[in-house]
Amino acid sequence: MKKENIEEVIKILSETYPEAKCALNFNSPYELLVSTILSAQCTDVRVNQVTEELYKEYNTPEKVISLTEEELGEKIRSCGFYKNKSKNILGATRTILKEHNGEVPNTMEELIKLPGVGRKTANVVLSNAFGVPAIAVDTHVFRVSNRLGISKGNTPDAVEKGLMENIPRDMWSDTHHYLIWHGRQICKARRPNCDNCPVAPYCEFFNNLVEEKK
DNA sequence: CTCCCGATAT
DNA sequence: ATATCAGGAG
Repeated sequence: MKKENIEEVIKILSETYPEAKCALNFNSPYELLVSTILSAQCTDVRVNQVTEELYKEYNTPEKVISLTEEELGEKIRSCGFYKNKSKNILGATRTILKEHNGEVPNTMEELIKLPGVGRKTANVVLSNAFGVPAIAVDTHVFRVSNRLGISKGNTPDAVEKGLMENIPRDMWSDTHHYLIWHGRQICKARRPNCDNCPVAPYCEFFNNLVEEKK
């Protein structure tokens, strides 16, 4: 898609979803890190439900590290992948305590060294906890970017690279949230609601549908 | 590429 | 019944 059209798409999405922001509830970088690890293949609603209870007692590295893998796993069970997530949260917490003086690191390089933390999770933490411009490519951003044609790629890394090239740095974090909101409300995985999509005129996916019907 | 995995929408 | 949900590791 042409750069001027990409800017127009972002403008329309910003007007459509002015309230778009991080959907995960957190009160510290550490809470956001844990919530984001939990959010893999799980709805943010479920994560918030689990963490509201979890963070009452266990909201710091020092407190979480007192739990066994089985104990933590049981508390986060309903988020799915609970054995991996429990092991990763405890592993990441251990590293934060040993190597980072109990503070969540604020660089991509250090974040992705933590177990269970890849580029997507690292970008969420950088953007929402530390105010660093970043575009986390999750399932929604990946799907919506490819459909619209604002950044096409076979992997999240490729889509992230394209988005960073096509979007002004100071719009990265906001755009990331617009794309997620749009993916949830209109450009859904199963039955995208193109009839009510404000950016359909610019969308490659929609325009291809129109072509096929001719 | 496969595996991890429970909850919900369709 | 099955696809999908703020992915990451082996």
